[in-house]
Amino acid sequence: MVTLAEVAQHAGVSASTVSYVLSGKRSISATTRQRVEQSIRELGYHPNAGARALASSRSNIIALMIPLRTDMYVPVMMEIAIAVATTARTHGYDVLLLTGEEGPDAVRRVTGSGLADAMILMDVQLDDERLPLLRGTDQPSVLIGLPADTAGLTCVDLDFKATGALCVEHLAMLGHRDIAVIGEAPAVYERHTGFAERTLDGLRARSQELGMRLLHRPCEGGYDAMAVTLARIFDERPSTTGFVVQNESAVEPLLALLRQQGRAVPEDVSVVAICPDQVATQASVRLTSVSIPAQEMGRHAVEQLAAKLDGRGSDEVVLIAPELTVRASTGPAPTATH
Amino acid sequence: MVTLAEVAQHAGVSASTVSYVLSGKRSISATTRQRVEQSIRELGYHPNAGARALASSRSNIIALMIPLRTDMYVPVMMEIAIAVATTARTHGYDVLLLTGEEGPDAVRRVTGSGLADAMILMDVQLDDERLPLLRGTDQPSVLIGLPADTAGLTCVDLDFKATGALCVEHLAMLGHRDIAVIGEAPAVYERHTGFAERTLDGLRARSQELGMRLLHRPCEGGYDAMAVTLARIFDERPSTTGFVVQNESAVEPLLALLRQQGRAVPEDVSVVAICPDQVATQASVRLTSVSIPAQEMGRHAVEQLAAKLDGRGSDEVVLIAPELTVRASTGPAPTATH
DNA sequence: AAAAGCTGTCGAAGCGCTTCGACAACCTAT
DNA sequence: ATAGGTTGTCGAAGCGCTTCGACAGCTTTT
Repeated sequence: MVTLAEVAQHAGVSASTVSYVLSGKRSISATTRQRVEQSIRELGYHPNAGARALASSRSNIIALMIPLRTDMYVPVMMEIAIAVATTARTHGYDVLLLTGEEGPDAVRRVTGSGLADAMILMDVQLDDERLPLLRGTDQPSVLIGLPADTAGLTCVDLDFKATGALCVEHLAMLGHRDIAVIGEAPAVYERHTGFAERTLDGLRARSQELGMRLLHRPCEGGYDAMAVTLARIFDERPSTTGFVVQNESAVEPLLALLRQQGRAVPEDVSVVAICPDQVATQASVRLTSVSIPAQEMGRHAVEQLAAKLDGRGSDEVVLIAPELTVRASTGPAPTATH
Repeated sequence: MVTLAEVAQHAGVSASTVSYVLSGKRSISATTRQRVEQSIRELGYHPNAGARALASSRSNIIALMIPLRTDMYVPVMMEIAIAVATTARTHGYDVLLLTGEEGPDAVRRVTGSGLADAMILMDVQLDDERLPLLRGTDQPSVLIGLPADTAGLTCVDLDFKATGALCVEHLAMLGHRDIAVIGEAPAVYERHTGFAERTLDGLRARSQELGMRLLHRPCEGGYDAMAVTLARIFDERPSTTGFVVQNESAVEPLLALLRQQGRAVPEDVSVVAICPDQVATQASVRLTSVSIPAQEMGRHAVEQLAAKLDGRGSDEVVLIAPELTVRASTGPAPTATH
């Protein structure tokens, strides 16, 4: 393995000079710089990560905690992870992948060992056990998601409340009055994962304001669960003409069942989905949807951290404004047409 | 930040003694050990990762290179990544997430900088540019996937050739004679990603042996692409009664289109999928499938590496035997029933 | 012409840990 | 009782880097 000292010798300068060429923290004459860079290239030198971390107290690593369970939003998680990794590289950081498995201990371990300079947490519960630890350390962190109390924290998330409102507004504008919400699996609500409840808040508040009737049913993914849920909905409120779906794995079952029951989309019922664009465009009906900007969230989180690590940036909550794209799954409410 | 020296002082021993308590590399009396462990707990000590890496030339980190593109097998990638991360932790390793973006440079960077002790590579091309680099370093690595030349490499993968054969056998046993393969997107074949071609090899070889006729059509995911592909297949070979699907995002479109055309599954046509179990059980028809053992591959890869890093283990190719689970999408060929 | 200020480079200290050799203290075999 | 082992602990060196202070050699100011 090539060391700094070897590069220095090869270039005929001292070790510190090479270090300053690398870091740019002191001015170096053009000729010396070139000579050093040449030596670096010729010898194929890569600075040793451990030594660097030890000497500078900076690992240039960002830790990313992803949820262990894969009961929801797998493609979203993946997209975020990839966006985080690629964005981090452009800022000179690598990404350490931690699963939720260790729980709060992972936070202790990472901050205590100096393994990473900063952390990104996903799958944040409203009252997450990791939050006190984050508040008690001076290591920067960003949450993707929104806990109940955001004081002293930096968060990035889609504005799910506005998302809920937006879905309702779109359906209202089309004349729908009775709408049903196919929610996430019950477990997601029990866990108090913020986004599900916030969406529901938005849906409820706006539908009330607009004088609409709303039915909310959590739903596991898959056909059987969906069949039961759908039957119940039409049983309780046969006049339902609008659906909002917030569960990727319920989308296709819902469409198939509606089709099977002879209810045409969008002529008889309209469906709005809250899902990544990819799902919306690949479904059997091209879905009107509010997209989940996974990449943007991941990128934003890293940029916040990079700013904080540079001494810039501060704590703030960034809620990304939802955007609804009209596709082929929504249309005027049937009663509104005559 | 608490240091080894502070722990040593607190426990009234030397730094090296604390180090040996931690590593277990020399015998320590029970009383001393307990005193040290007590101090560690009281002070909340975590060894500094950088210092440890520098002194021991071991980072206790495994690098995982995942593909940047998300055009296939997203849930599989995710499952592998999670399995790798959790298994790594049980062996005392953390996982560094690298995307394919950097290409071969990532390998150079990681091995050169001592960032990681070992690497796991996914999305391996038949003639991958990273392979020469891996062969030229003494850093252990494992490929998830199979390149053309495996000399000097350790690989883990599903035995896709046997998988292809198994699918054909199952359909043959049910009396099907004309079968169609809905393959991965054309780009996957062009990239020469081994698994797709190996599956095809297995399908072709076994169907020839069994005197069956086989049609192979690559297919992008989604409804439109599937509609075109399916039309072409029934056009060219109307007698087709068996399908093998190797593209998750083609599964649901295929089923929907068949249903729409009045072809009952499994009465008129049978469908065998090659996909994770989760997809097979959540589809609109419970699919007979060969599962992709993502977790097992991830776990196995880490265990191979852990063994190598312990000086045990050696280069070998492990092909996991496919298992076909019969569900509700396959049945006797229609002509075979009378 | 002296003082003051830059610029570019160097030497040395030290980051927190692992690990090697040394050695005291004890135990066992002769 | 002595030589030869064990066992448990310590001190010191050193891993490869960053960074601070020093300073030589300039240029600019007074």
